[in-house]
Amino acid sequence: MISLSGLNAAQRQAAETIDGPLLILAGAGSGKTRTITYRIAHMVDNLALPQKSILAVSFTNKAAKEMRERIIGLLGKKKARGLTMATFHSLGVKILKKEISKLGYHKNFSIYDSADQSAIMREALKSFKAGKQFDQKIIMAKIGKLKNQGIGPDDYADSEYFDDEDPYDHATHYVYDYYQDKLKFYNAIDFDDILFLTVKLFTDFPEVAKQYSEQFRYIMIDEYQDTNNLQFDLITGLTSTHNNLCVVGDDDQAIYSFRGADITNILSFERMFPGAKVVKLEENYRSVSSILELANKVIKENINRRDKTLWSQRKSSHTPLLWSMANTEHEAEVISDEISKHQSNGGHLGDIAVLYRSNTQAQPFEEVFRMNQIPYTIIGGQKFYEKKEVKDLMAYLTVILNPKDQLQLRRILNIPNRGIGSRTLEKYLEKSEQEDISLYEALYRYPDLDPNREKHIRDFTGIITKFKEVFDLQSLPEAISKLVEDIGFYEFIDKSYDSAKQVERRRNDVNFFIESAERFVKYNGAHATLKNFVEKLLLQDNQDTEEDEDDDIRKNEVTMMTFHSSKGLEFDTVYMVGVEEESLPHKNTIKNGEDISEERRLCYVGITRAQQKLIMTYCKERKLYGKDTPRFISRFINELDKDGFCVHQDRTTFGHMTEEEADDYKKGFFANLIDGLDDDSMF
DNA sequence: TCGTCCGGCGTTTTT
DNA sequence: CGCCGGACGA
Repeated sequence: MISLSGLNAAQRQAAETIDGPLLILAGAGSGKTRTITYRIAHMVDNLALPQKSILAVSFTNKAAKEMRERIIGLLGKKKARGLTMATFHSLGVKILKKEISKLGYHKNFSIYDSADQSAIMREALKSFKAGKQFDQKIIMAKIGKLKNQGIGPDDYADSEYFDDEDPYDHATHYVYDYYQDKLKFYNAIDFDDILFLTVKLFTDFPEVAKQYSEQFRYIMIDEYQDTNNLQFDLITGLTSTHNNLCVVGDDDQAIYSFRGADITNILSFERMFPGAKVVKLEENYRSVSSILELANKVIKENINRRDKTLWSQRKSSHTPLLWSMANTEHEAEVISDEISKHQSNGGHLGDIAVLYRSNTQAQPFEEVFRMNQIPYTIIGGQKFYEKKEVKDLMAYLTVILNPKDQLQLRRILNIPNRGIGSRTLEKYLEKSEQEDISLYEALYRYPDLDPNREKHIRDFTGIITKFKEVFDLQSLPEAISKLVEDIGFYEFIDKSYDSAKQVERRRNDVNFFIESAERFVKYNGAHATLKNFVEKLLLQDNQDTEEDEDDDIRKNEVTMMTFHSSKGLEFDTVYMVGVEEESLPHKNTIKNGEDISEERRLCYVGITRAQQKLIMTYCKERKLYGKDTPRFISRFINELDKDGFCVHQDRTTFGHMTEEEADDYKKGFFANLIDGLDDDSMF
């Protein structure tokens, strides 16, 4: 029996409402995960609802994993078995693996990321008359939007989004058609297709939707404010036979509209699901009240929102600070000094985060932190599977699985260089078109198309054939190592980069790739097939490929990341840097005359990450693209009546310090200066 | 086939 | 300022 007495009244009400539509409006730090994990535990343990009938969907594998672990903590492993915790995409893939043949694809489809997408669209645009006049990015964005509306290439011309007068729309139509055709021919689907095709499956085959809906009689959706229209349609399909839908989210933290998230999903939940119950979680267990007061004040400027007021029992003497800095180097130095002070007072660096609007802002901090020997870690940036060498190896694995995948095949045809260049490729592409066979089949059947290249072609197809078998017989990491060796991949890396540092980094990427295969095998045993491995990597499902269990205990490192990446996390001390006009709100949002409320929400997300201390900074001048540009405080802070909410201090002078502090600071400052001179005196 | 040079451009990104 | 993609020449 699970006791719900540890929940507050609102949380408890949310956990006990099981039937019918339910919206849990969970403010930042209000114990959302706690509430939903207790809700599930309650359903299983107290109400004896079958595990198999419960589905919880989140956006990230990390969130899904955390939920699973916490439920196991409540129920134990045995009782938690049979619950489905998925991401939208992993759920889609799971369904498509079983059903995709109904849509005319084969079961071993490849999954394409946005780089692959872009490559095919570029090709499509090239083949379009006067394709040069069009910006591929705009077309790609249009297609992305169409997919998110559930509009396929065939429906486009009749849709409200198609303007017959607009040449761009004609180009888009052509590219969309070409693109989707190619994908099918390659037996590939892109990230959007995972949802698009699942929804199509549900629409074209309502009996399939019915079957899944009957299986999952209780559905929970996390971060509901971030769902897009396709995800909404997917949810509708899954609830086609019942309406036991519980969604959890916070409209004030909706920051992904640029990716197609539609905030109206959460704003009009009751209209979409009549009879819905709404529970607000407003007590915050994270931040001291002064920080929450500032957060509330900032977000109340937005008009179209569900009214909420976060409150906290935690009092503190700290008032959020707003510091003005001279420029980006100064900003980094002052913060670095503060962190050094914290460190020498015995403070833990894992308690500190530096948050910014864009990744480029991390650079000056990196430099200064390195110089002052402050350990740090940067979250975000390039994804592991997006690194070139990893993509190359993944392409090999993909082709071994799905030789129809022309894109991946073309990627590796001449990697490492084996004298099969664009001329030869052209010939084979022509051949494959003539005979209506895949590129791989053309290579395999006609190795002597150009007698000069015959050996190279045979070598290549030989590798693929051989490794189909190798991967069957040997373990995943063994087979990959052998592949790396056989194709001379390390030697290829060595000669591809001049700097030893680059070579080492890339070699390490390859090693890490092999290691992740080892871990994958260790965790998945018999399920550790090549296909599952490639799929997991693509879906960023690193839960057992990356080292685990350091989530609750942070390393002794300062964490740096974007406001976006910080959603859901918390830190004792938060530095929000570059709180400036044209950064937050971002200049493109201002320029386009767009609604800036999402930028304000981003500011709100940043503020609500802080538990004890919040310091916001802005620079009077910032170096942008090599030019010094004057900057001003963000309107989000400047527009407020700041008295009592936030203390404005000018860090370019010592005016904010006591005399003693200023003296200490100057001493340190001049000492640094002299150190600097010593270094420079070498010249 | 492959390497070099030039010009354009520059947010955020859970999959 | 620095990266990436396309053009062009060896």
